[in-house]
Amino acid sequence: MEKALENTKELLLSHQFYQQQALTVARQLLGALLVRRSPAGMTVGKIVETEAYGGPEDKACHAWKGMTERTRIMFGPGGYAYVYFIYGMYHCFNIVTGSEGDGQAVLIRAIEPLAGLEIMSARRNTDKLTNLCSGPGKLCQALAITRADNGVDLCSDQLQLLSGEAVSDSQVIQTPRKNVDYAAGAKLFPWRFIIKGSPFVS
DNA sequence: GCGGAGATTTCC
DNA sequence: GAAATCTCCGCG
Repeated sequence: MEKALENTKELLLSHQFYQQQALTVARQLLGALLVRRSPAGMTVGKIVETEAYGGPEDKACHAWKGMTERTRIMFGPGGYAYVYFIYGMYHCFNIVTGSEGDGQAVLIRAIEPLAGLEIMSARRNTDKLTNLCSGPGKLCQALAITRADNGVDLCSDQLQLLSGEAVSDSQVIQTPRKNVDYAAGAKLFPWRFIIKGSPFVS
């Protein structure tokens, strides 16, 4: 794995890619590789579950009420990390998409662990592969993503995404997003994308 | 300032 | 099914 990731420049997803609409990016990110480099070592996973957030109709989006200090990064151009703290104990990792001023993002909900498994296991305190990164809070813990990563450029070394094997439409399931019941009309938007049959989804 | 609620996870 | 636990945000 480490060897395969030595020369990845041409696989690195560009700022131009992230500046598409959140829905498009959420679908396209399925199968992409999330690469995390930290002092403890490199951890890598394949994205198997995403959710799109954004637009004037989407009450579930943090940016819906306008820009605040927390959501400031969401209103910048796509290609940067938006990390927030939730329920007093967990972090969620998002990818800012669209153009400056849009206020949209894609939540990474689950990845399939591919490299750095020992590091992830130690951070998560479990050996069970399907429990390492099968949820937004879990994968942040496994990859040691915290608010210190808010605003990080996704073309930088510490955190980046590489295009992976193409995922065809027949392998993709779309469903409503999780835990957004409070969001009136937006709660039924089918903006959650899953790789069909993956045991690593949340 | 205060209080409510949240893109969750875990354990009883 | 509820607790853990803390920041953000709206209201005054």
